[in-house]
Amino acid sequence: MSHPEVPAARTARQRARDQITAEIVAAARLRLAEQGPAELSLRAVARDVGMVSSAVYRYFASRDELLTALLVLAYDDLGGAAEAADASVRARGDVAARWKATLRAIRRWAIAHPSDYALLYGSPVPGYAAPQTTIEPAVRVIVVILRIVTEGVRVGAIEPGDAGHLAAAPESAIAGAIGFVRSRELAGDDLPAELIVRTLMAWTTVFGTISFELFGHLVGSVSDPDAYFDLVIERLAREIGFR
Amino acid sequence: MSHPEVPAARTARQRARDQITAEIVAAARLRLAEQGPAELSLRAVARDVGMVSSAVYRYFASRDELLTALLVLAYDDLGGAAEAADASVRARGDVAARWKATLRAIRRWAIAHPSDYALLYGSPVPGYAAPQTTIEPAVRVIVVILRIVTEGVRVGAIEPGDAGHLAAAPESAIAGAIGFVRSRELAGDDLPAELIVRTLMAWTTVFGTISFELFGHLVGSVSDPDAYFDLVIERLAREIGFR
DNA sequence: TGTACATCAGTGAACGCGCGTTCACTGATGTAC
DNA sequence: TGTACATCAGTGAACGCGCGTTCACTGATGTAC
Repeated sequence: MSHPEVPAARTARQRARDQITAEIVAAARLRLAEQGPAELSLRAVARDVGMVSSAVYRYFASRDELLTALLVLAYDDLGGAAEAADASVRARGDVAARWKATLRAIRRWAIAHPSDYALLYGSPVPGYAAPQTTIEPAVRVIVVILRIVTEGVRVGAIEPGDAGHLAAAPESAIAGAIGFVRSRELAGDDLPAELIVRTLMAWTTVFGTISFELFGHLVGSVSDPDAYFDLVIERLAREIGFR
Repeated sequence: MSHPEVPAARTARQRARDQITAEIVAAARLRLAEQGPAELSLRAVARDVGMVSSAVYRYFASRDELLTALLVLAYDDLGGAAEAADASVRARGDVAARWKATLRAIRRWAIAHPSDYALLYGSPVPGYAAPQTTIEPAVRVIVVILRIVTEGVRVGAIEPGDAGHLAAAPESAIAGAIGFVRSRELAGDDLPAELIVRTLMAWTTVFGTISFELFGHLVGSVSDPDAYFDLVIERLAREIGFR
Protein backbone atom coordinates (compact mmCIF):
# COMPACT_ATOMS: atom_id res chain seq x y z
CA MET A 1 0.00 0.00 0.00
CA SER A 2 3.00 2.28 0.42
CA HIS A 3 3.56 2.66 -3.32
CA PRO A 4 0.27 1.71 -4.89
CA GLU A 5 1.30 2.89 -8.35
CA VAL A 6 4.46 0.88 -8.53
CA PRO A 7 2.93 -2.59 -8.76
CA ALA A 8 0.06 -1.21 -10.79
CA ALA A 9 2.49 0.38 -13.22
CA ARG A 10 4.56 -2.77 -13.52
CA THR A 11 1.39 -4.64 -14.14
CA ALA A 12 0.41 -2.12 -16.77
CA ARG A 13 3.49 -2.86 -18.84
CA GLN A 14 3.15 -6.56 -18.12
CA ARG A 15 -0.49 -6.48 -19.02
CA ALA A 16 0.21 -4.76 -22.30
CA ARG A 17 2.80 -7.42 -22.95
CA ASP A 18 0.40 -10.24 -22.21
CA GLN A 19 -2.22 -8.67 -24.37
CA ILE A 20 0.04 -8.27 -27.36
CA THR A 21 1.40 -11.76 -26.89
CA ALA A 22 -2.15 -13.03 -27.03
CA GLU A 23 -2.81 -10.93 -30.12
CA ILE A 24 0.16 -12.45 -31.87
CA VAL A 25 -0.90 -15.98 -31.01
CA ALA A 26 -4.43 -15.24 -32.14
CA ALA A 27 -3.19 -13.88 -35.45
CA ALA A 28 -0.99 -16.93 -35.89
CA ARG A 29 -3.95 -19.15 -35.18
CA LEU A 30 -5.93 -17.47 -37.92
CA ARG A 31 -3.02 -17.86 -40.32
CA LEU A 32 -2.96 -21.53 -39.52
CA ALA A 33 -6.33 -21.90 -41.15
CA GLU A 34 -4.74 -21.25 -44.51
CA GLN A 35 -1.19 -22.34 -44.27
CA GLY A 36 -0.45 -25.34 -42.15
CA PRO A 37 1.94 -25.19 -39.23
CA ALA A 38 5.10 -25.97 -41.17
CA GLU A 39 4.70 -23.00 -43.47
CA LEU A 40 3.50 -20.66 -40.75
CA SER A 41 5.14 -17.36 -41.57
CA LEU A 42 6.31 -15.18 -38.76
CA ARG A 43 6.41 -12.21 -41.11
CA ALA A 44 2.82 -12.74 -42.16
CA VAL A 45 1.74 -12.95 -38.54
CA ALA A 46 3.61 -9.74 -37.77
CA ARG A 47 1.90 -8.04 -40.69
CA ASP A 48 -1.52 -9.20 -39.53
CA VAL A 49 -0.93 -7.83 -36.09
CA GLY A 50 0.43 -4.56 -37.45
CA MET A 51 4.03 -4.90 -36.45
CA VAL A 52 7.31 -5.10 -38.19
CA SER A 53 8.53 -8.68 -38.35
CA SER A 54 11.48 -8.14 -36.07
CA ALA A 55 9.24 -6.88 -33.31
CA VAL A 56 7.77 -10.33 -32.85
CA TYR A 57 11.14 -11.37 -31.49
CA ARG A 58 10.43 -9.29 -28.39
CA TYR A 59 7.70 -11.83 -27.66
CA PHE A 60 8.89 -15.10 -29.10
CA ALA A 61 12.51 -16.11 -29.43
CA SER A 62 11.80 -18.04 -32.59
CA ARG A 63 9.16 -19.41 -34.88
CA ASP A 64 9.19 -22.67 -32.95
CA GLU A 65 8.37 -20.91 -29.71
CA LEU A 66 5.35 -19.33 -31.35
CA LEU A 67 4.33 -22.78 -32.55
CA THR A 68 4.52 -24.08 -29.01
CA ALA A 69 2.27 -21.28 -27.82
CA LEU A 70 -0.21 -22.25 -30.51
CA LEU A 71 -0.17 -25.87 -29.43
CA VAL A 72 -0.79 -24.96 -25.83
CA LEU A 73 -3.59 -22.60 -26.75
CA ALA A 74 -5.31 -25.18 -28.94
CA TYR A 75 -4.94 -28.02 -26.45
CA ASP A 76 -6.30 -25.82 -23.71
CA ASP A 77 -9.19 -24.73 -25.86
CA LEU A 78 -10.12 -28.30 -26.69
CA GLY A 79 -9.54 -29.50 -23.14
CA GLY A 80 -11.70 -26.69 -21.84
CA ALA A 81 -14.48 -27.55 -24.26
CA ALA A 82 -14.43 -31.19 -23.15
CA GLU A 83 -14.43 -30.24 -19.49
CA ALA A 84 -17.25 -27.77 -19.99
CA ALA A 85 -19.33 -30.35 -21.83
CA ASP A 86 -18.85 -32.87 -19.07
CA ALA A 87 -19.65 -30.28 -16.42
CA SER A 88 -22.78 -29.22 -18.24
CA VAL A 89 -24.51 -32.51 -17.49
CA ARG A 90 -26.54 -31.91 -14.36
CA ALA A 91 -27.15 -35.50 -13.35
CA ARG A 92 -23.56 -36.38 -12.45
CA GLY A 93 -24.44 -40.02 -11.98
CA ASP A 94 -25.63 -40.33 -15.56
CA VAL A 95 -22.22 -41.17 -16.92
CA ALA A 96 -23.66 -42.24 -20.26
CA ALA A 97 -24.97 -38.74 -20.79
CA ARG A 98 -21.64 -37.28 -19.73
CA TRP A 99 -19.83 -39.61 -22.11
CA LYS A 100 -21.99 -38.60 -25.00
CA ALA A 101 -21.86 -34.88 -24.24
CA THR A 102 -18.11 -34.88 -23.87
CA LEU A 103 -17.31 -36.83 -27.01
CA ARG A 104 -19.77 -34.84 -29.06
CA ALA A 105 -18.19 -31.64 -27.81
CA ILE A 106 -14.78 -32.88 -28.86
CA ARG A 107 -16.01 -33.56 -32.36
CA ARG A 108 -17.83 -30.25 -32.50
CA TRP A 109 -14.69 -28.45 -31.49
CA ALA A 110 -12.68 -30.28 -34.14
CA ILE A 111 -15.16 -29.36 -36.85
CA ALA A 112 -15.21 -25.76 -35.70
CA HIS A 113 -11.40 -25.56 -35.59
CA PRO A 114 -10.13 -27.92 -38.26
CA SER A 115 -6.72 -26.34 -38.56
CA ASP A 116 -6.20 -26.42 -34.81
CA TYR A 117 -7.29 -30.03 -34.83
CA ALA A 118 -4.81 -30.82 -37.58
CA LEU A 119 -2.10 -29.06 -35.61
CA LEU A 120 -2.79 -31.23 -32.58
CA TYR A 121 -3.73 -34.57 -34.10
CA GLY A 122 -2.50 -34.41 -37.67
CA SER A 123 0.98 -34.86 -39.05
CA PRO A 124 3.79 -33.72 -36.80
CA VAL A 125 5.64 -30.65 -37.99
CA PRO A 126 8.96 -31.79 -39.49
CA GLY A 127 11.88 -30.57 -37.48
CA TYR A 128 9.76 -29.45 -34.57
CA ALA A 129 9.57 -31.32 -31.30
CA ALA A 130 6.93 -30.20 -28.83
CA PRO A 131 8.47 -29.39 -25.44
CA GLN A 132 7.34 -30.80 -22.10
CA THR A 133 5.19 -27.73 -21.56
CA THR A 134 2.61 -29.08 -23.96
CA ILE A 135 2.02 -32.34 -22.12
CA GLU A 136 -0.19 -31.00 -19.40
CA PRO A 137 -2.66 -29.24 -21.70
CA ALA A 138 -2.52 -32.19 -24.11
CA VAL A 139 -3.62 -34.57 -21.42
CA ARG A 140 -6.75 -32.72 -20.36
CA VAL A 141 -9.06 -34.46 -22.82
CA ILE A 142 -8.14 -38.00 -21.90
CA VAL A 143 -8.32 -37.04 -18.26
CA VAL A 144 -11.93 -36.02 -18.69
CA ILE A 145 -12.73 -39.27 -20.46
CA LEU A 146 -10.98 -41.40 -17.87
CA ARG A 147 -12.69 -39.56 -15.08
CA ILE A 148 -16.10 -40.30 -16.53
CA VAL A 149 -15.28 -44.00 -16.78
CA THR A 150 -13.79 -44.06 -13.30
CA GLU A 151 -16.83 -42.44 -11.80
CA GLY A 152 -19.05 -44.74 -13.80
CA VAL A 153 -17.39 -47.70 -12.17
CA ARG A 154 -17.65 -46.12 -8.75
CA VAL A 155 -21.38 -45.48 -8.99
CA GLY A 156 -21.97 -48.88 -10.56
CA ALA A 157 -23.09 -47.54 -13.93
CA ILE A 158 -20.32 -49.40 -15.69
CA GLU A 159 -19.88 -53.10 -15.33
CA PRO A 160 -17.04 -54.24 -17.48
CA GLY A 161 -18.02 -57.85 -16.96
CA ASP A 162 -21.16 -57.15 -18.93
CA ALA A 163 -19.18 -57.08 -22.12
CA GLY A 164 -18.52 -60.71 -21.45
CA HIS A 165 -17.53 -61.76 -24.92
CA LEU A 166 -14.41 -59.71 -24.39
CA ALA A 167 -12.78 -61.95 -21.85
CA ALA A 168 -10.98 -59.54 -19.60
CA ALA A 169 -7.32 -60.08 -20.36
CA PRO A 170 -5.09 -60.93 -17.39
CA GLU A 171 -3.56 -57.85 -15.83
CA SER A 172 -0.10 -59.04 -16.74
CA ALA A 173 -0.83 -59.20 -20.47
CA ILE A 174 -2.27 -55.75 -20.43
CA ALA A 175 0.47 -54.40 -18.25
CA GLY A 176 2.88 -55.46 -20.96
CA ALA A 177 1.07 -53.43 -23.53
CA ILE A 178 0.14 -50.26 -21.78
CA GLY A 179 2.18 -48.22 -19.39
CA PHE A 180 0.69 -47.68 -16.03
CA VAL A 181 2.67 -44.74 -14.88
CA ARG A 182 0.74 -42.14 -16.77
CA SER A 183 -2.60 -43.91 -16.98
CA ARG A 184 -2.71 -44.82 -13.32
CA GLU A 185 -1.79 -41.31 -12.41
CA LEU A 186 -4.57 -39.93 -14.57
CA ALA A 187 -7.22 -42.49 -13.81
CA GLY A 188 -6.77 -43.26 -10.17
CA ASP A 189 -6.29 -46.66 -8.64
CA ASP A 190 -9.81 -47.95 -8.77
CA LEU A 191 -9.93 -48.44 -12.53
CA PRO A 192 -9.12 -52.03 -13.53
CA ALA A 193 -6.48 -52.47 -16.23
CA GLU A 194 -9.07 -53.98 -18.52
CA LEU A 195 -11.09 -50.80 -18.39
CA ILE A 196 -8.07 -48.65 -19.00
CA VAL A 197 -7.42 -50.55 -22.23
CA ARG A 198 -11.00 -50.25 -23.33
CA THR A 199 -10.98 -46.56 -22.62
CA LEU A 200 -7.71 -46.05 -24.47
CA MET A 201 -9.19 -47.89 -27.43
CA ALA A 202 -12.34 -45.83 -27.35
CA TRP A 203 -10.30 -42.65 -27.15
CA THR A 204 -8.30 -43.78 -30.17
CA THR A 205 -11.43 -44.67 -32.09
CA VAL A 206 -13.03 -41.32 -31.37
CA PHE A 207 -10.04 -39.38 -32.61
CA GLY A 208 -9.58 -41.81 -35.49
CA THR A 209 -13.15 -41.20 -36.53
CA ILE A 210 -12.81 -37.43 -36.28
CA SER A 211 -9.54 -37.49 -38.22
CA PHE A 212 -11.03 -39.67 -40.93
CA GLU A 213 -13.99 -37.35 -41.18
CA LEU A 214 -11.99 -34.12 -41.26
CA PHE A 215 -9.26 -35.46 -43.49
CA GLY A 216 -11.69 -36.80 -46.04
CA HIS A 217 -11.42 -40.55 -45.63
CA LEU A 218 -15.07 -41.13 -44.94
CA VAL A 219 -16.30 -39.39 -48.06
CA GLY A 220 -18.32 -41.95 -49.97
CA SER A 221 -18.53 -44.39 -47.09
CA VAL A 222 -20.39 -42.34 -44.54
CA SER A 223 -23.27 -40.21 -45.73
CA ASP A 224 -24.34 -38.71 -42.42
CA PRO A 225 -21.28 -38.04 -40.25
CA ASP A 226 -23.32 -36.78 -37.30
CA ALA A 227 -25.38 -39.95 -37.16
CA TYR A 228 -22.31 -42.09 -37.73
CA PHE A 229 -20.42 -40.45 -34.90
CA ASP A 230 -23.31 -40.96 -32.50
CA LEU A 231 -23.51 -44.57 -33.56
CA VAL A 232 -19.79 -44.96 -32.91
CA ILE A 233 -19.73 -43.43 -29.45
CA GLU A 234 -22.78 -45.38 -28.40
CA ARG A 235 -21.14 -48.64 -29.40
CA LEU A 236 -17.95 -47.62 -27.65
CA ALA A 237 -19.92 -46.97 -24.49
CA ARG A 238 -21.43 -50.43 -24.68
CA GLU A 239 -18.09 -52.03 -25.28
CA ILE A 240 -16.70 -50.32 -22.22
CA GLY A 241 -19.59 -51.70 -20.21
CA PHE A 242 -22.01 -48.82 -19.74
CA ARG A 243 -25.35 -50.34 -18.92
CA MET B 1 5.95 -56.67 -87.55
CA SER B 2 6.49 -54.63 -90.69
CA HIS B 3 8.49 -51.96 -88.92
CA PRO B 4 9.85 -53.65 -85.83
CA GLU B 5 12.11 -50.74 -84.89
CA VAL B 6 9.39 -48.15 -84.97
CA PRO B 7 7.41 -49.35 -81.93
CA ALA B 8 10.65 -50.42 -80.26
CA ALA B 9 12.09 -46.96 -80.80
CA ARG B 10 8.97 -45.23 -79.60
CA THR B 11 9.01 -47.48 -76.63
CA ALA B 12 12.64 -46.64 -76.01
CA ARG B 13 11.91 -42.97 -75.63
CA GLN B 14 8.75 -43.72 -73.70
CA ARG B 15 10.60 -46.09 -71.46
CA ALA B 16 13.26 -43.52 -70.70
CA ARG B 17 10.46 -41.12 -69.91
CA ASP B 18 8.76 -43.54 -67.56
CA GLN B 19 12.02 -44.30 -65.86
CA ILE B 20 12.91 -40.69 -65.24
CA THR B 21 9.38 -39.94 -64.10
CA ALA B 22 9.78 -42.73 -61.57
CA GLU B 23 13.16 -41.35 -60.51
CA ILE B 24 11.66 -37.95 -59.87
CA VAL B 25 8.82 -39.39 -57.81
CA ALA B 26 11.27 -41.52 -55.86
CA ALA B 27 13.45 -38.51 -55.12
CA ALA B 28 10.39 -36.54 -54.04
CA ARG B 29 9.39 -39.39 -51.78
CA LEU B 30 12.77 -39.28 -50.08
CA ARG B 31 12.51 -35.53 -49.66
CA LEU B 32 9.16 -36.03 -48.00
CA ALA B 33 10.90 -37.77 -45.15
CA GLU B 34 12.42 -34.47 -44.10
CA GLN B 35 10.11 -31.79 -45.29
CA GLY B 36 6.45 -32.56 -45.21
CA PRO B 37 4.28 -32.35 -48.30
CA ALA B 38 3.40 -28.68 -48.05
CA GLU B 39 7.02 -27.56 -48.16
CA LEU B 40 8.05 -30.10 -50.76
CA SER B 41 10.48 -28.25 -52.98
CA LEU B 42 10.43 -28.95 -56.66
CA ARG B 43 13.88 -27.41 -56.98
CA ALA B 44 15.30 -29.66 -54.30
CA VAL B 45 13.82 -32.70 -55.99
CA ALA B 46 15.32 -31.61 -59.31
CA ARG B 47 18.69 -31.19 -57.64
CA ASP B 48 18.50 -34.65 -56.08
CA VAL B 49 17.74 -36.21 -59.40
CA GLY B 50 20.50 -34.27 -61.14
CA MET B 51 18.41 -31.96 -63.27
CA VAL B 52 17.84 -28.29 -63.56
CA SER B 53 14.61 -27.29 -61.87
CA SER B 54 12.84 -26.28 -65.06
CA ALA B 55 13.40 -29.73 -66.56
CA VAL B 56 10.98 -31.23 -64.09
CA TYR B 57 8.23 -29.38 -65.90
CA ARG B 58 8.70 -31.76 -68.83
CA TYR B 59 7.35 -34.46 -66.50
CA PHE B 60 4.97 -32.70 -64.18
CA ALA B 61 2.97 -29.62 -65.05
CA SER B 62 3.18 -28.32 -61.51
CA ARG B 63 4.16 -29.09 -57.97
CA ASP B 64 0.63 -30.28 -57.27
CA GLU B 65 0.80 -32.85 -60.02
CA LEU B 66 3.96 -34.24 -58.48
CA LEU B 67 2.17 -34.40 -55.17
CA THR B 68 -0.62 -36.41 -56.77
CA ALA B 69 1.89 -38.88 -58.16
CA LEU B 70 3.32 -39.26 -54.68
CA LEU B 71 -0.11 -39.93 -53.23
CA VAL B 72 -0.85 -42.59 -55.81
CA LEU B 73 2.53 -44.22 -55.31
CA ALA B 74 2.14 -44.34 -51.55
CA TYR B 75 -1.44 -45.59 -51.63
CA ASP B 76 -0.47 -48.29 -54.07
CA ASP B 77 2.50 -49.28 -51.99
CA LEU B 78 0.38 -49.60 -48.88
CA GLY B 79 -2.45 -51.31 -50.73
CA GLY B 80 -0.02 -53.77 -52.23
CA ALA B 81 1.47 -54.53 -48.83
CA ALA B 82 -1.98 -55.22 -47.41
CA GLU B 83 -2.95 -57.43 -50.33
CA ALA B 84 0.31 -59.34 -50.16
CA ALA B 85 -0.09 -59.92 -46.45
CA ASP B 86 -3.60 -61.25 -46.94
CA ALA B 87 -2.48 -63.43 -49.83
CA SER B 88 0.40 -64.83 -47.83
CA VAL B 89 -1.94 -66.72 -45.52
CA ARG B 90 -2.14 -70.24 -46.95
CA ALA B 91 -5.27 -71.37 -45.16
CA ARG B 92 -7.74 -69.09 -46.89
CA GLY B 93 -10.54 -70.14 -44.62
CA ASP B 94 -8.68 -68.93 -41.56
CA VAL B 95 -9.97 -65.40 -41.77
CA ALA B 96 -8.74 -64.58 -38.30
CA ALA B 97 -5.19 -65.24 -39.45
CA ARG B 98 -5.75 -63.16 -42.58
CA TRP B 99 -7.19 -60.35 -40.47
CA LYS B 100 -4.20 -60.34 -38.18
CA ALA B 101 -1.64 -60.61 -40.98
CA THR B 102 -3.21 -57.82 -42.99
CA LEU B 103 -3.60 -55.33 -40.17
CA ARG B 104 -0.13 -56.04 -38.87
CA ALA B 105 1.25 -55.46 -42.35
CA ILE B 106 -0.51 -52.12 -42.53
CA ARG B 107 1.05 -51.02 -39.28
CA ARG B 108 4.45 -52.33 -40.32
CA TRP B 109 4.23 -50.39 -43.55
CA ALA B 110 3.26 -47.23 -41.67
CA ILE B 111 6.20 -47.56 -39.31
CA ALA B 112 8.57 -48.22 -42.20
CA HIS B 113 7.25 -45.25 -44.18
CA PRO B 114 6.16 -42.68 -41.62
CA SER B 115 6.29 -39.73 -43.98
CA ASP B 116 4.25 -41.56 -46.59
CA TYR B 117 1.79 -42.49 -43.91
CA ALA B 118 1.54 -38.87 -42.81
CA LEU B 119 0.99 -37.86 -46.42
CA LEU B 120 -1.92 -40.28 -46.75
CA TYR B 121 -3.52 -40.16 -43.32
CA GLY B 122 -2.15 -37.04 -41.68
CA SER B 123 -3.17 -33.44 -42.16
CA PRO B 124 -4.36 -32.52 -45.62
CA VAL B 125 -2.03 -30.25 -47.56
CA PRO B 126 -3.47 -26.72 -47.45
CA GLY B 127 -4.54 -25.58 -50.87
CA TYR B 128 -4.22 -28.99 -52.43
CA ALA B 129 -7.19 -31.15 -53.34
CA ALA B 130 -6.48 -34.71 -54.37
CA PRO B 131 -8.02 -35.50 -57.77
CA GLN B 132 -10.30 -38.44 -58.55
CA THR B 133 -7.29 -40.43 -59.73
CA THR B 134 -6.27 -41.07 -56.15
CA ILE B 135 -9.54 -42.70 -55.12
CA GLU B 136 -8.92 -46.09 -56.63
CA PRO B 137 -5.51 -46.65 -55.03
CA ALA B 138 -6.77 -45.14 -51.78
CA VAL B 139 -9.53 -47.69 -51.58
CA ARG B 140 -7.40 -50.80 -51.89
CA VAL B 141 -6.77 -51.19 -48.16
CA ILE B 142 -10.38 -51.07 -47.07
CA VAL B 143 -11.26 -53.39 -49.94
CA VAL B 144 -8.89 -56.01 -48.56
CA ILE B 145 -10.35 -55.65 -45.09
CA LEU B 146 -13.94 -55.83 -46.30
CA ARG B 147 -13.14 -58.86 -48.42
CA ILE B 148 -11.77 -60.73 -45.43
CA VAL B 149 -14.90 -59.99 -43.43
CA THR B 150 -17.16 -60.89 -46.35
CA GLU B 151 -15.43 -64.22 -46.85
CA GLY B 152 -15.48 -64.82 -43.14
CA VAL B 153 -19.24 -64.53 -43.19
CA ARG B 154 -19.49 -66.77 -46.23
CA VAL B 155 -17.47 -69.60 -44.70
CA GLY B 156 -19.23 -69.18 -41.37
CA ALA B 157 -16.17 -68.01 -39.49
CA ILE B 158 -17.85 -64.77 -38.54
CA GLU B 159 -21.15 -64.69 -36.77
CA PRO B 160 -22.09 -61.15 -36.00
CA GLY B 161 -24.83 -62.33 -33.70
CA ASP B 162 -22.17 -63.65 -31.40
CA ALA B 163 -21.32 -60.18 -30.27
CA GLY B 164 -24.77 -60.11 -28.85
CA HIS B 165 -24.37 -57.27 -26.44
CA LEU B 166 -24.16 -55.06 -29.49
CA ALA B 167 -27.75 -55.31 -30.55
CA ALA B 168 -27.59 -55.16 -34.29
CA ALA B 169 -29.01 -51.80 -35.21
CA PRO B 170 -31.91 -51.82 -37.64
CA GLU B 171 -30.79 -51.47 -41.24
CA SER B 172 -32.63 -48.19 -41.55
CA ALA B 173 -30.74 -46.55 -38.70
CA ILE B 174 -27.45 -47.64 -40.10
CA ALA B 175 -28.39 -46.71 -43.63
CA GLY B 176 -28.88 -43.20 -42.38
CA ALA B 177 -25.35 -43.03 -41.11
CA ILE B 178 -23.30 -44.79 -43.72
CA GLY B 179 -23.52 -44.56 -47.43
CA PHE B 180 -24.20 -47.76 -49.21
CA VAL B 181 -23.17 -46.84 -52.68
CA ARG B 182 -19.46 -47.14 -52.12
CA SER B 183 -19.51 -49.70 -49.33
CA ARG B 184 -21.90 -52.02 -51.08
CA GLU B 185 -19.89 -51.74 -54.21
CA LEU B 186 -16.72 -52.63 -52.36
CA ALA B 187 -18.13 -55.26 -50.07
CA GLY B 188 -20.62 -57.11 -52.17
CA ASP B 189 -24.25 -57.70 -51.34
CA ASP B 190 -23.91 -60.47 -48.86
CA LEU B 191 -22.47 -58.34 -46.08
CA PRO B 192 -25.14 -57.18 -43.64
CA ALA B 193 -25.21 -53.48 -42.87
CA GLU B 194 -24.41 -54.18 -39.25
CA LEU B 195 -21.16 -55.81 -40.30
CA ILE B 196 -20.28 -52.98 -42.61
CA VAL B 197 -20.54 -50.57 -39.70
CA ARG B 198 -18.44 -52.75 -37.47
CA THR B 199 -15.81 -53.10 -40.16
CA LEU B 200 -15.76 -49.37 -40.79
CA MET B 201 -15.31 -48.80 -37.08
CA ALA B 202 -12.51 -51.34 -36.88
CA TRP B 203 -10.81 -49.75 -39.88
CA THR B 204 -11.04 -46.35 -38.19
CA THR B 205 -9.68 -47.73 -34.94
CA VAL B 206 -6.74 -49.37 -36.67
CA PHE B 207 -5.72 -46.19 -38.43
CA GLY B 208 -6.47 -44.14 -35.35
CA THR B 209 -4.16 -46.36 -33.35
CA ILE B 210 -1.40 -46.15 -35.92
CA SER B 211 -1.75 -42.39 -36.18
CA PHE B 212 -1.66 -42.00 -32.41
CA GLU B 213 1.43 -44.17 -32.26
CA LEU B 214 3.29 -42.44 -35.08
CA PHE B 215 2.24 -38.95 -34.12
CA GLY B 216 3.29 -39.41 -30.52
CA HIS B 217 -0.01 -39.49 -28.67
CA LEU B 218 0.56 -42.86 -27.06
CA VAL B 219 3.89 -41.94 -25.50
CA GLY B 220 3.52 -42.47 -21.78
CA SER B 221 0.28 -44.40 -22.07
CA VAL B 222 1.43 -47.38 -24.08
CA SER B 223 4.75 -48.92 -23.24
CA ASP B 224 4.78 -51.74 -25.80
CA PRO B 225 3.15 -50.58 -29.01
CA ASP B 226 3.54 -53.97 -30.71
CA ALA B 227 1.72 -55.76 -27.94
CA TYR B 228 -0.86 -53.01 -27.72
CA PHE B 229 -1.60 -53.15 -31.42
CA ASP B 230 -2.07 -56.91 -31.32
CA LEU B 231 -4.38 -56.49 -28.38
CA VAL B 232 -6.39 -53.93 -30.30
CA ILE B 233 -6.82 -55.93 -33.47
CA GLU B 234 -7.75 -59.04 -31.56
CA ARG B 235 -10.47 -57.17 -29.73
CA LEU B 236 -11.69 -55.66 -32.98
CA ALA B 237 -11.92 -59.12 -34.49
CA ARG B 238 -14.05 -60.29 -31.58
CA GLU B 239 -16.29 -57.27 -31.80
CA ILE B 240 -16.88 -58.00 -35.46
CA GLY B 241 -17.83 -61.55 -34.59
CA PHE B 242 -14.84 -63.70 -35.47
CA ARG B 243 -15.21 -66.92 -33.48
C1' DT C 1 18.94 -46.19 -97.35
C1' DG C 2 18.92 -41.13 -97.03
C1' DT C 3 17.16 -36.73 -96.26
C1' DA C 4 14.10 -33.00 -94.33
C1' DC C 5 11.38 -32.07 -90.78
C1' DA C 6 8.97 -32.53 -86.24
C1' DT C 7 9.11 -33.79 -81.62
C1' DC C 8 10.99 -33.84 -77.36
C1' DA C 9 14.40 -33.53 -73.09
C1' DG C 10 17.13 -30.69 -70.87
C1' DT C 11 19.67 -25.99 -70.21
C1' DG C 12 20.49 -21.65 -68.02
C1' DA C 13 19.09 -17.16 -67.17
C1' DA C 14 15.63 -14.46 -65.43
C1' DC C 15 11.07 -12.87 -63.17
C1' DG C 16 9.31 -11.42 -58.68
C1' DC C 17 8.67 -13.08 -54.40
C1' DG C 18 8.74 -14.14 -49.30
C1' DC C 19 11.23 -16.04 -45.73
C1' DG C 20 13.85 -16.11 -40.57
C1' DT C 21 16.91 -13.68 -38.14
C1' DT C 22 20.30 -9.89 -36.68
C1' DC C 23 21.44 -5.31 -35.47
C1' DA C 24 22.00 -0.54 -34.29
C1' DC C 25 18.62 2.87 -33.39
C1' DT C 26 14.78 5.77 -31.14
C1' DG C 27 11.57 6.98 -27.88
C1' DA C 28 8.55 5.77 -24.32
C1' DT C 29 7.82 3.71 -19.78
C1' DG C 30 9.40 2.31 -15.18
C1' DT C 31 12.83 2.67 -11.09
C1' DA C 32 15.94 4.47 -7.44
C1' DC C 33 17.29 8.00 -4.76
C1' DT D 1 8.27 15.92 -6.25
C1' DG D 2 12.19 15.85 -9.45
C1' DT D 3 16.07 14.07 -11.68
C1' DA D 4 19.32 10.52 -13.68
C1' DC D 5 19.40 6.20 -15.21
C1' DA D 6 17.82 1.54 -16.75
C1' DT D 7 14.63 -1.21 -19.03
C1' DC D 8 11.90 -2.30 -22.70
C1' DA D 9 8.88 -2.20 -27.26
C1' DG D 10 9.08 -1.31 -31.68
C1' DT D 11 11.57 0.45 -36.12
C1' DG D 12 13.70 -0.14 -40.53
C1' DA D 13 17.42 -1.68 -43.14
C1' DA D 14 20.06 -5.43 -44.25
C1' DC D 15 21.98 -10.42 -44.47
C1' DG D 16 21.72 -14.49 -47.42
C1' DC D 17 18.64 -17.61 -48.87
C1' DG D 18 15.35 -20.64 -51.56
C1' DC D 19 11.22 -20.85 -53.90
C1' DG D 20 7.76 -21.87 -58.43
C1' DT D 21 7.38 -20.84 -62.91
C1' DT D 22 8.44 -18.88 -67.69
C1' DC D 23 11.08 -18.60 -71.77
C1' DA D 24 14.10 -18.78 -75.68
C1' DC D 25 17.66 -21.93 -76.71
C1' DT D 26 20.35 -26.29 -78.17
C1' DG D 27 20.98 -30.78 -79.47
C1' DA D 28 19.44 -35.37 -79.62
C1' DT D 29 15.92 -38.72 -80.94
C1' DG D 30 12.02 -40.22 -83.79
C1' DT D 31 9.04 -39.91 -88.23
C1' DA D 32 7.57 -39.53 -93.12
C1' DC D 33 8.53 -39.96 -97.65
